[in-house]
Amino acid sequence: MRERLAEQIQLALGRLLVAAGDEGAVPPVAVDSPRQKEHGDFACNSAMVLAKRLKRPPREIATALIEELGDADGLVVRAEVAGPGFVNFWLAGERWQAKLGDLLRAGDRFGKSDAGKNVPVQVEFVSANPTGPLSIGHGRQAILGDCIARLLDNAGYQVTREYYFNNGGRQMRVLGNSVRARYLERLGRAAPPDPEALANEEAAWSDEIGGLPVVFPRDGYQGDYIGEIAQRLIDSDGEALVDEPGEGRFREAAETSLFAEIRGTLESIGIHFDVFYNENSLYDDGKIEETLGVLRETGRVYEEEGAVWFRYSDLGLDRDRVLVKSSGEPTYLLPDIAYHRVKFDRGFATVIDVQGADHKDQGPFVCAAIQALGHDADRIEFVFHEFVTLSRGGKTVKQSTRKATFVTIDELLADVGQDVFRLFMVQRRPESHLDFDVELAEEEDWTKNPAYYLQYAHARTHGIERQAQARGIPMPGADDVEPARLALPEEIDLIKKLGEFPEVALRAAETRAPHHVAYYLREVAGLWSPYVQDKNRHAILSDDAGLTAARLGLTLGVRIVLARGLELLGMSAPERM
RNA sequence: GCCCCGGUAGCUCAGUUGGAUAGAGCGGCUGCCUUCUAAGCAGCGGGUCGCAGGUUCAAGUCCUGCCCGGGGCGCCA
Repeated sequence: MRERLAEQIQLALGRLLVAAGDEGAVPPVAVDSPRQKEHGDFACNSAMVLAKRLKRPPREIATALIEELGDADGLVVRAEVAGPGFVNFWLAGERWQAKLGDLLRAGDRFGKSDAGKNVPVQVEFVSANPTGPLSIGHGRQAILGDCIARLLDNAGYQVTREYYFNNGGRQMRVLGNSVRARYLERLGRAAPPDPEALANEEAAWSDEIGGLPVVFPRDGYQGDYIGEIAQRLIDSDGEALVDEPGEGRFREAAETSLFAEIRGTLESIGIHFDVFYNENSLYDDGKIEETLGVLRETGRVYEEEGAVWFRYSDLGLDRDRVLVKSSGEPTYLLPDIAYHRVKFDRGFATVIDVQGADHKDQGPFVCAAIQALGHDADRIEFVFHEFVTLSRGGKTVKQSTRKATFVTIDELLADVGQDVFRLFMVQRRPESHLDFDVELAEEEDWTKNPAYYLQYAHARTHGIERQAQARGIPMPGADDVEPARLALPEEIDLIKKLGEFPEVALRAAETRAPHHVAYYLREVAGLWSPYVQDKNRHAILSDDAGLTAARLGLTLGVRIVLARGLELLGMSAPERM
């Protein structure tokens, strides 16, 4: 409807320009929805845009535009000049009411789009190495990435959800050594380090306590889960691993256990990956070597102090970076570049990397290298999200990664449930800090808990259907609904709001911003719940069969939109609560 | 020191890519209502949109500088 009006305005403006002897191009017409109802259904600012060019006052141009436009091919019932030179348009109520029919006929396809033309897109997210349980920060990323994937899928893209991980490297060795230390400690072969030495980097570290060696690494993983993994090794292998030479066996045990835990956690919040991509495979395939080779061909690779560097300072970045350490081991940067080459080779038109704010600095280095290799780095997109803090009753819950006192997804999920967790994690835009109010999340009153508010609004549509069934009233099909019967202002408002769903979903996909959907659903539920509540003024089930069918049609429309919106957020849409 | 992201109602946050009188939820206050399973409805109060300049017919939105909070600036990932 917006587009059709914009076309008509464009044509009218063209005629006005020609009449004024101006042969230039007609500027793009912006037709937006005013915030205030009194400003009509749509508003256009073209008169103000053209004021300077035509050397006439905007209000005068606006008047001429209304004259020229007429009823815009039957679309407009009323138009007036307002404010500094806006033209406000009112559409006939039937125009809006008719949208309900479209909605009902589309059913659960309503809001789906083919804008993506089936183009393959990859969304990479979480990508945590198996060194510990997933934190709530990972939780935000998991939900954000999954919702972006859902939105893109809804918009007609061919989406691959991918998790990139590394089970080699220094961190994993530290992990293995941490488990090994706990194993030996529990068998009385080693002493745990002095807690103060662990807490304070400056404190003296003793390598021996009470005649036993201290083998725990200084930068080791301190979480309780390390001890639990060690205990399971004791249960299965006894003391057989005491003289195990390296940390390998311990590392493998930790990796297996932690990955199982991570997958379980992801499962519990409804997230499924299409691909788990192991960084090691880039070594096995020779992609690391190959990438280093092509990087050398750019002439920007040099050696210094035994390390291999890439000259980023020539590419507008503030420093050069090491690709291969003097130990001969690549830094994470080289595999990262190789990985992104592979992403393109695999045919993705666009790759979206969802990452935490602590990685913000790294994106440009990957992109610059990819660009230097002749790829189009614009096809790499980053969605960075800020950190999550937990609060309870307005007080922040303290967390520290180092001391392993951070709250895990599993712990939080024990209290709040998947649907609430998901909604709270996508309610904010990614670049905003997220304050997770545990008290509100635990609130069971549906009117207060935002997640239940949405879900109950949906459940109510089923409640009404159950009531209708009890009275022997059939649910109407799309063609049984006479939208003209829905003439109350609150009904028109509701239909208008329902009609916005497709553009909201599409815009959220394009901007990679699922929070728009959350806000939109709140608006729909915020119109619907009071409407249902006020049964005195407009009971849905009445003696008037035609009116009842129309209002049941509206009920079904609300159900479709709420269900589809909740689906985009990965939340369930219960039929009763 | 440099780079990135925030700063909007008491609190947590939206703000349709520059539009009109800046919104929502929670909390506070007043009145009505007693449910198509559920305390909902109407209203009130609440704001120098961090500060100062600039661009524009029009700035919460764009540009510059500063202040505050968070993150980053490793041969860690």
